Amino acid sequence: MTRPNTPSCQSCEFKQSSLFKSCSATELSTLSDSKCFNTYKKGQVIFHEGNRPLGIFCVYSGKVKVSRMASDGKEQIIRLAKQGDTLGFRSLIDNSKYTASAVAMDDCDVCFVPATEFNDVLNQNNQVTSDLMRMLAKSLGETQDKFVHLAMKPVRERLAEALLLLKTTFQKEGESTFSIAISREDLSSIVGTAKETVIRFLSEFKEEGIVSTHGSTVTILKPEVLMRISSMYE
Amino acid sequence: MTRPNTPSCQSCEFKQSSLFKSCSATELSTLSDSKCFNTYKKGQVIFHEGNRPLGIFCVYSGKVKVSRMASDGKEQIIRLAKQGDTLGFRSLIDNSKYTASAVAMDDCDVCFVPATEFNDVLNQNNQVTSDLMRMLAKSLGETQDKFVHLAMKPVRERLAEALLLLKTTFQKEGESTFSIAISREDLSSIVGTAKETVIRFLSEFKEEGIVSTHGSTVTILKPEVLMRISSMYE
DNA sequence: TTCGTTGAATGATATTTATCAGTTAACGCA
DNA sequence: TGCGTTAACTGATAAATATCATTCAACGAA
Repeated sequence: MTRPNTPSCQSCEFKQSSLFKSCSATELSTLSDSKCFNTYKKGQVIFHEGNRPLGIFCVYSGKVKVSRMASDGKEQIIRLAKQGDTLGFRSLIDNSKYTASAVAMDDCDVCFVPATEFNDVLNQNNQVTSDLMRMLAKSLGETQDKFVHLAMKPVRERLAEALLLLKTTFQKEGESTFSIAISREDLSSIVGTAKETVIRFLSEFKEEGIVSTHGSTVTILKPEVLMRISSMYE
Repeated sequence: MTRPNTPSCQSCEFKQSSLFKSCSATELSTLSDSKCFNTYKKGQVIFHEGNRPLGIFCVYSGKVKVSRMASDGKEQIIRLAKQGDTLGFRSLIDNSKYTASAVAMDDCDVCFVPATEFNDVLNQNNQVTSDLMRMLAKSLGETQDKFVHLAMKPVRERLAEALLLLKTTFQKEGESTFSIAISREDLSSIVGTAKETVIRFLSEFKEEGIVSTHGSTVTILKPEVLMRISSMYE
């Protein structure tokens, strides 16, 4: 099986939508020259909770979950990332250790930019700093939303929301109906509930014709109904 | 009863710990000249969910809660702020409407800096942008923590955590034991549970000699025990 | 001081969600 | 194609928390 060679930042297809959209050609080539490129198999750890960040990661292909583990093995997924997304910048900026781990949800290609070069770019290009600031503000808003919803909405509503999150995050351009293979375990770690509880409400959604499943694959048939359900307690 | 006149940013006692610590004398005087100063009585709204931010607020004295309300009246407190803290910057940076309201928890004095002058400072002083970026990264980390704890820890642990949050946020320099007058309603809105549930676990803490109460006033007698309890499920 | 109002506290019960113990369906592999 | 393993599903039950009703304590005003 062939894998792409290290892609260059200059010609990266996600350049325009990435954190580095305001970088000059010189800056992009500095980043490109200093970076590493790795592939991760499904389930492999990209970075681990408790470790010190040494740089930032850019997802080139594949799906990634960022999650925290309790001592009893229970997992809470904090974020989902796809191609073009940047990972691990929060801890680097905050100068703290990773408070969560990033794990490949399927086979992934990921670039890694060392901290030195990343900081150099931040110091010399204020637009990038400003973009990063905006990105952090956006993440903060989204995380506050999730926090409030977890506190106020029952599982059924949160499951609807989680399915829509998966759709908006991972649906490809031009796909009319959205399907995703996701373990009930992972789904419950997004929602913040037990696996069996997710399965039960998912079965309800099936009976109501909102979704269909085959094995671990979930297909969203009526996203508009999910939207109505997810916004019920607001 | 006398209230202080509009304080100047140049001589503000919270200058060093504030977002504006890297501002030049000129920048500080621009901010100072453009700002408004208001006092809010306990319970008054400083800014309201759904409105467009027109600037940022700096708390000069008093306690503020930032919270979101569900349609059924249930409230979730997202953040607590005290003297020296900046409010409302997230929405301003994100260019979105307020997603939460700020309410005075007791009588407050608050400065307001209009968006124009605030943005001017951000544009001319990169250090301030950089500091704000770090501040957002820190907030994001804290909010992620709260999100994960809400998902994973039972109420008893979260209540212990909330009491410690109140202590670290509002305890004055040189106070040996910490007391705070807080309604059980507000306490439950921090923890993310029902009022009665908070009262029950608070009673447990009283029986165990960890806290004492008189009316709405809660006194923390054994913070170290609260710390042990709060970190149980990690 | 007494009364009245408000919010804290407690008890009884309902609801939601978690846990445990299975059963069934999907999928890889010999 | 059958077999074994894993993960999805289902049911029964337990635990945690929410809700409702009521009592009790604190505090302010007359």
